[in-house]
Amino acid sequence: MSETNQRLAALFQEMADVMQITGADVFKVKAFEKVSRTLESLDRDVAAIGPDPKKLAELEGVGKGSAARIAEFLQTGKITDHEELMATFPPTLRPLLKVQGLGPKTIALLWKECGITSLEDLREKLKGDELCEVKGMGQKKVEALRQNLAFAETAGTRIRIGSALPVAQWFVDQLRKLPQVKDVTYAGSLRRGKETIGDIDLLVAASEKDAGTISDAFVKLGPVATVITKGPTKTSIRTKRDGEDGVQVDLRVVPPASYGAALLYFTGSKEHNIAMRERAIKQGMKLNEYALTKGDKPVAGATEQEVFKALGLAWVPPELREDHNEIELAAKNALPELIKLADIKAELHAHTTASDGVWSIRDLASAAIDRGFHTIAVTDHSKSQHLARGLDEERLERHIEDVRAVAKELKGKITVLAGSEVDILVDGSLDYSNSILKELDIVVASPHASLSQEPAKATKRLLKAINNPYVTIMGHLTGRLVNKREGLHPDMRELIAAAKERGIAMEINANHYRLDLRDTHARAAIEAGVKLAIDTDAHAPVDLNELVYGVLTARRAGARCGDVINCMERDELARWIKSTRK
DNA sequence: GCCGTTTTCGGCCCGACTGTTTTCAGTCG
Repeated sequence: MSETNQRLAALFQEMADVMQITGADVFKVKAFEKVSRTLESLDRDVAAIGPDPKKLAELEGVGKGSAARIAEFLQTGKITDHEELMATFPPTLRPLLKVQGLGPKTIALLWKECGITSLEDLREKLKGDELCEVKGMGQKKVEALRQNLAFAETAGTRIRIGSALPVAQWFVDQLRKLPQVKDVTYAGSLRRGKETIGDIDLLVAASEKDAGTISDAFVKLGPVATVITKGPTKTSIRTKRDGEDGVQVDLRVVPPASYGAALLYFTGSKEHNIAMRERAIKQGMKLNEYALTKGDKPVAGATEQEVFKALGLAWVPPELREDHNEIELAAKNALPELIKLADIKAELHAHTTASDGVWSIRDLASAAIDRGFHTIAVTDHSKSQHLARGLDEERLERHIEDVRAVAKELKGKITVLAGSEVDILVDGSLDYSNSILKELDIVVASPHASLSQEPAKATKRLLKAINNPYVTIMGHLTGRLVNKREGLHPDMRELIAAAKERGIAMEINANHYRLDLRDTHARAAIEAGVKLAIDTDAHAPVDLNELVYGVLTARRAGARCGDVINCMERDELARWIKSTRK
């Protein structure tokens, strides 16, 4: 996301938060939140649109008022409304919204009645019992606040999909063992394949009378640390903290006849759900988590498919449910046939003991054969990666010979390509000369250092790499690490245009710490007609399992098989690689 | 504040759970 988009999105979100607490019209608050979300998911720099209110108002959810505010920001670097709003508001009050159970109404109350203006004030006041005296606050609420405050202060951000998925799968497996459970799955942002997950949503189909038994069994499972809420059909827990990965898990139990409607509802996104409900209303029906109904007559509910069908829509894959344009496409039966894990037939970015991997060329190739791949590229690090034991020219020459030897041995079983993950140096030149790169079958060019470079420099640097005639794939383009490192913020449009011109591919690095390109970048690449590569960057056998996260990200970007070079048949891929060298 | 296949004004998704209430407000997803 561009820095301007990010700053503007933050300003609008801040205004929305403050207005909530000061008691503004809820719909006005929602409108500001919508503008913030639009800016956040925008695939281009809003500054590039310019300070023309007419053009800005074409953005989703942006009307006259917000367009004028964005234009003001683009010209002056500030928004007058924002400054005025903040002038009367303690800046330390907003973080209270992060405390579970504390909403705008209660925060306003604590502020006005008790003079609380920060988390520190709240913590102090919670030491005694005086808050119980405030209207609407009782002993239980105060106790809940004490617990949730402690959690809000230590809890990290959203957890990475690679941490969440195994936990969710474990709970699903346990619940499936219960005889009362007819069906069970995870839903939420995890099912949509988002790179980070706020909480894990589980959905169970069971008869109404068994709901209590299932909830009871759920809260007794080993990893459960705290029960947040527990009703007959809805239960929330937090798991024990394993490092930073204590996570909230919500369980809903619905009758089998409602399973599809509930799955739809709990998969979200919220925006997709709202759009679906609005569509139902327009067709004279009502949609909730129990069913699609006309009057009081149920129309659909047991499966997602029948709900979509009754609304005149094709089934929308969860990864696309972001209220982007998927409902429009589903209405025209024009949704893309998304890539599947089983479509991947080649791994084009992997490391061996030659640099920082833990397995030999042969073991890597065997693992690729076991996966049913027809091609594997050996791409160890280049010389600047000292810590990763990057290969200097001399070692690379010998390494190429080793790869060729294995390739010869395995001929007929798998194609083994001699490649390199060559460093993109700070100025955009590559870590090997072209005369060396020419020797290789495939070249993945990636940035590893100077990852906080300013955007203009980063763009120039990456452009130079793209335009090297021997580069086949641009690897983990921004160098970001999810929840850990921002990485580069280059002008993605410019890079995508250059990659298109060159005819090379851009990588979705499937490692769940990277997922780089991210979904929005990958979508922009596909829309521009640039081919994607989905690779695991495997250093060890277990890393090949990361492929699922890369495929989920590609699906979120709307990728079909034809957009991804790893789906090509052996000969087609070989021809394509050749075509990148002109 | 935003928006339009009933509308340029009058709507804006819908339900579960909790706590402090005597019928509901606040919060969450």
